[in-house]
Amino acid sequence: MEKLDEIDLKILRILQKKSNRTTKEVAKLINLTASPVYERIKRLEECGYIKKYVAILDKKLINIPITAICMVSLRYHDEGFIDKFDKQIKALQEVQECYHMAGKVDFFLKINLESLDKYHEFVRLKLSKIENIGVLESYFVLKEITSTTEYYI
Amino acid sequence: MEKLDEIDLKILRILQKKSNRTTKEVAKLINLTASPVYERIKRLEECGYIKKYVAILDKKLINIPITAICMVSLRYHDEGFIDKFDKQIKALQEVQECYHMAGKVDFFLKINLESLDKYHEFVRLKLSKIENIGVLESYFVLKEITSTTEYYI
DNA sequence: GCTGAAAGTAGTTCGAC
DNA sequence: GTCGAACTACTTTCAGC
Repeated sequence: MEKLDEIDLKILRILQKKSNRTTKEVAKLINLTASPVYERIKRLEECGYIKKYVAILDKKLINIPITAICMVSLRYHDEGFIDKFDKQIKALQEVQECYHMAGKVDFFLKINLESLDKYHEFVRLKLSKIENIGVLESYFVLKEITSTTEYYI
Repeated sequence: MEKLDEIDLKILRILQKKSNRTTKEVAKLINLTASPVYERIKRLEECGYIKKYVAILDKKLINIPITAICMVSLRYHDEGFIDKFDKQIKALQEVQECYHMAGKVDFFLKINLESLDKYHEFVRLKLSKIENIGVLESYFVLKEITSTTEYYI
């Protein structure tokens, strides 16, 4: 797929805000008929511009009110250790995001949990069991100012 | 709505992984017919358990390869200043996430951009224009280990 | 690359259990 | 609370432009 034209961008902007729209609705929003919109969306999916469609749940209603951000530095930085850390983190389902960083810490983790007690447990039983962790600093979210999956396009 | 039973949880688990499934498909996955699944999903939406449905785009394909994490501390911490900061951050469309934190920094920001140059511009022209910022520390994502919108339920 | 219509399929409603 | 059928609406295809 070559480049996205303005119509493609409009479709992406619409779908990243609300994906459960009918093709008709999207078509109406951009003054087209259903068929070209249908084909463009399909192309955007096939070419990977749209990775997936997901339902966003309400953290608090499903009883996961605590969000912690955790900064981790490794003691040793060989390739093997980093790959190992990578694999072990991926196995922890409480970890919603994990990034390998450039800067004075190696990793950022975002962790969602039921309670502070569970966080204590999580650190004690899971995180600290991962070998080679040097520094571990925890921060807790007091309030979500913004949190979106949208990109500014 | 009272409590979620195991069937509701199963539906939520399915939809937060992939929301563009037909009611039939979901029904098949949990050994039910379409009607009860349809009604449960509708109830989950109405009661707010499902906040919304969104399309997740591929950052790199849409030309937003840079993710920065920015830690901000304010100089003064009166209610007025915090609210003001809140409002000004919400107006910045490059900011995908912003959390008010407990810990030695006040705010975490996740910012998605086209290039490091744009980040420089962003800090110089937008972020630093917000008054009352004391400390501002930037980190860049080298690699995404995991990044999901799912909760572990 | 779009339109509009036709065909196929899924979403949605509802009476029975 | 679920099933299954009937109805409605959307998705999907395609000939014509």
